[in-house]
Amino acid sequence: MAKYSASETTKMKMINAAGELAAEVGLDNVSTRAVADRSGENIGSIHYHFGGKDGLFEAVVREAMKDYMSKARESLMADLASDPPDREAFSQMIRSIVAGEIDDMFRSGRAPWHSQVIYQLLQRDDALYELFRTEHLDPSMDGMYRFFKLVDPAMTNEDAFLHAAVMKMPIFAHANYMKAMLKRLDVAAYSEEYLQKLEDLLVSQTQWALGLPLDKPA
Amino acid sequence: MAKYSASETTKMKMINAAGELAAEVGLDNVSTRAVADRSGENIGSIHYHFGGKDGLFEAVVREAMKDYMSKARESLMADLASDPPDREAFSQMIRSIVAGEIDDMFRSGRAPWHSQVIYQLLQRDDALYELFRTEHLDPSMDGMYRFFKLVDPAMTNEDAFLHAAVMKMPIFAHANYMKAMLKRLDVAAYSEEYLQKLEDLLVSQTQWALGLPLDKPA
DNA sequence: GCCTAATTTAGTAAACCGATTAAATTTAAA
DNA sequence: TTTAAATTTAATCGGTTTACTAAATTAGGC
Repeated sequence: MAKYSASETTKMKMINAAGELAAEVGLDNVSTRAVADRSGENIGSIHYHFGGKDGLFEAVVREAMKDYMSKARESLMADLASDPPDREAFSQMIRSIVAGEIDDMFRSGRAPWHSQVIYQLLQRDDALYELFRTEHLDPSMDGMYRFFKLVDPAMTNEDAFLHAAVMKMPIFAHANYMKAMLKRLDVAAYSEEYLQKLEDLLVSQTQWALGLPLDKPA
Repeated sequence: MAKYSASETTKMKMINAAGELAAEVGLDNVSTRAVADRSGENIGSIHYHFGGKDGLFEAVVREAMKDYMSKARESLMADLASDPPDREAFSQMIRSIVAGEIDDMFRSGRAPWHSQVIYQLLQRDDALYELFRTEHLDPSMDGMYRFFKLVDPAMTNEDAFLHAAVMKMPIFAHANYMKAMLKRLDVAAYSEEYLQKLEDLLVSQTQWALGLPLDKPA
């Protein structure tokens, strides 16, 4: 019954290959053969280790969600803020959320396919989407709602959703459409200066829109 | 040589069916059979009218771009602004761009697959992407660059790209991830009030970020 | 009725699919 | 070093789906 350590790396090679392919051609267009080819492993191993194609892609989604910490971050924000509703602290938390999101996306060393697969899930309506929704999306959005309602108790869920979307979507788009955007900017990767400008713009706009003090001189 | 009027409607039925399917399952996952089934037309007609699958999907992309007027709108903005650089007018143009984009996406009666197909193109790197880039993306972005540089002559291309992305991406995301976002909001469609709030938030944030006067009382 | 554009039908060959199996190999413990 | 379990490999099964074509048929303008 003892597990051999080599099998873990085999599984990870197949998960990464499947994730890369899913990011390239779409989750539905990935065949077990293609995964075997890219990973350098054998087709049979997919069924041996994951029970089949479905099991493999569930593992792919779990891997993509694993290091994606915004859920924890936002819950923490809401909890931290529960004691003293300090306007300056709210501003700082906005920056922390935005900077953390940008870190996750572009500076964490995470494989690009992680985010690209996750955003594919948003357009689905199946077991994989449900997995993502219950394990990540719902908790993350609930955290955002609680946070925004602390900042402005008059805010409805719809308002909170709107502010969250406007604040975060540009980051997601920079990840999801990275290839086209880098080509448009004519660079190989977003420069650190660009990412900093993105962060500053999103943070200051959000702080302003919420009537919070700016945490940096405009 | 007389064209039967029926053939035009046949072509449009197939283009719409192909576009819908592409929005649902991805451009690469659409088979000629599925297009024939959904359109109620025949497989052979695809090759008769479009020369084959590639020709059909080029027609699909051209159809999706056809009513998408932001290119013209933004060029117009830049031209209009060339005479008197009036700060109030700039603010008004920001609103016009944002409102026009939201109109295009959600109030124009355009088929939803138009925008959903276009954003798939951004993740590609083939002839269809090049078609979209040269015919739409490049002219649109050039118009945005010119406009932002009129507002602030010190702005670099990178700055202009950043502001354009932060201003427009939330709109795109609302269209591209509509299914998941509507489910999250628990509504069947974005309400007119929600769209208005989205417009106001994006417009006022952008005006503020560019140091322009707000065109509505905050 | 003629001519041609438009459509339908029936098919083809090829590629690909997920899954399975049994044999070969590797690994870790005894 | 032996042994048994864990893992990997190669080959293949039984289907499905693919884009495309050629021939037969229908429909419309003259």
